[in-house]
Amino acid sequence: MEPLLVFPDPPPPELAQTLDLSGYKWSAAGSVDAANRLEPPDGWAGALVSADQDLEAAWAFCRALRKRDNAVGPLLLLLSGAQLGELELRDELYDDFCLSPFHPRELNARIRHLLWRSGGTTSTELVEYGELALNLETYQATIATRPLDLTYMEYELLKFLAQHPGKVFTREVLLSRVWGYEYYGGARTVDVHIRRLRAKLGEEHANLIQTVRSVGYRFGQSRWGS
Amino acid sequence: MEPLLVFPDPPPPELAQTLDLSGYKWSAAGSVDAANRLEPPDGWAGALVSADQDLEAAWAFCRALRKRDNAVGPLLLLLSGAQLGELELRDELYDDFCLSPFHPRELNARIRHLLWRSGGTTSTELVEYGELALNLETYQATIATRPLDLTYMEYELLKFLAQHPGKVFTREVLLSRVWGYEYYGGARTVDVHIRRLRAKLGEEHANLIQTVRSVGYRFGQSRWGS
DNA sequence: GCGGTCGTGAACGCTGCGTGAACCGCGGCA
DNA sequence: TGCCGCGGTTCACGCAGCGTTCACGACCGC
Repeated sequence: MEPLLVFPDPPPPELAQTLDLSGYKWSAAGSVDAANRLEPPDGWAGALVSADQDLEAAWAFCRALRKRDNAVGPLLLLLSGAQLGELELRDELYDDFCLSPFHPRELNARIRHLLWRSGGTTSTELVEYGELALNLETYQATIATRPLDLTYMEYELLKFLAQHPGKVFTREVLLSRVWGYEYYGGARTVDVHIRRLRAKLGEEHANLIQTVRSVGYRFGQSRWGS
Repeated sequence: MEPLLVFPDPPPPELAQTLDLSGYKWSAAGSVDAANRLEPPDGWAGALVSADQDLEAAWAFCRALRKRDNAVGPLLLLLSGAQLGELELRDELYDDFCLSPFHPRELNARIRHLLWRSGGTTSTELVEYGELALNLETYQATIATRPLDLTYMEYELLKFLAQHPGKVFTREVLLSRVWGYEYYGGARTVDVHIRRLRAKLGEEHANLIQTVRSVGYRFGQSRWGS
């Protein structure tokens, strides 16, 4: 069994104790660099991120893990009840969460369930919408079976939009959630990437990305029709 | 949004209350037969199974749901801490679980996360009044299933009015609440937007916005009748 | 009939977005 | 080490759409 990746370093003592008592192998890392250095040949079985002490650092760590080349499989988040509201709009950053202080058996059950589920689903993760398909593992994109040659930022932007079809995002939200929370730059940067995406999607599918004037951009149609 | 399936019938009062407060549509069923009979055309969005009262009955219900022809998507299990050990070897019967008694926000977060992962469509924020519907996430509006093509200011104004049906607002209040507190402009600007809204609503629904002479405008019917 | 209020049509001016192009940091390569 | 291409960012320009304003006329209440 591959070991679990635990954040931060050192982790909360009750977390370490519970993992040891349950017989899990694990390594703690305080940064993604450390996680890369410590990574075993077969990769991590999953990640446990404790947000009790520093919520923003935990989010940054999750985001970085999700953006890695070989993404860590399931990601379990530990947080206090007071942080529950912060889960809003972060659904893509974690697979499951557990309230802290936790019942050891609950944590154990959640870890076991996550590992079981990840073992069963080895299928490649796809994001599909109409004739568009994004392969999250190979970083390839196709539109109507025609391959799209996207740059990194174009791919990330399109992926984020396609994962939330119909929803409108302001430029500021896109900058913070695609580029990163610490990013500070002109909002018009988004426009340029949208333009290039539309160009590469081709005239036929350029309308997949719609402009909502004075608000932002929206991907695809809502279920209410055009 | 399709409704949630809840077991048993009647469900625990705190569960029903939490679902109602969060705005979820749901139906309770005490058996799979009942669930089949109550099933909406588009199927269930997911299932909530409370195991507090009868664990074996809950397992049987889960198993039956998983064996159905069109399997119910995500399945959330509610159980007490004393039942944690019973989760062993039942991983295939549920997608997530929540300890009872639960924190309403935790249950809410788990439901939202399950629905997001299964369909990608979170519980959309809607403003509805009669045949009018506003989707706050997609910035789209429909009247009697016909899409309305509204500009930004028209949308904001209609949203504000529809959020307070029956209430009369003066032009000054509308300017400060919709346009912004620091806005300083002619009050007749409101009139023009009201006119355009009425035109786009169509002759049939133009009376949704009523003029209260010497006072302002009101959306929808007053509780005092015409 | 008069003053006040609101609907209507149209015109003006600004804002927001698309577009083309330049800039700049970075990595590959000779 | 210097050159070159690529990708991300920024800027300036222009246009269309949208918000705002005004004038006029209809309507209503006192």
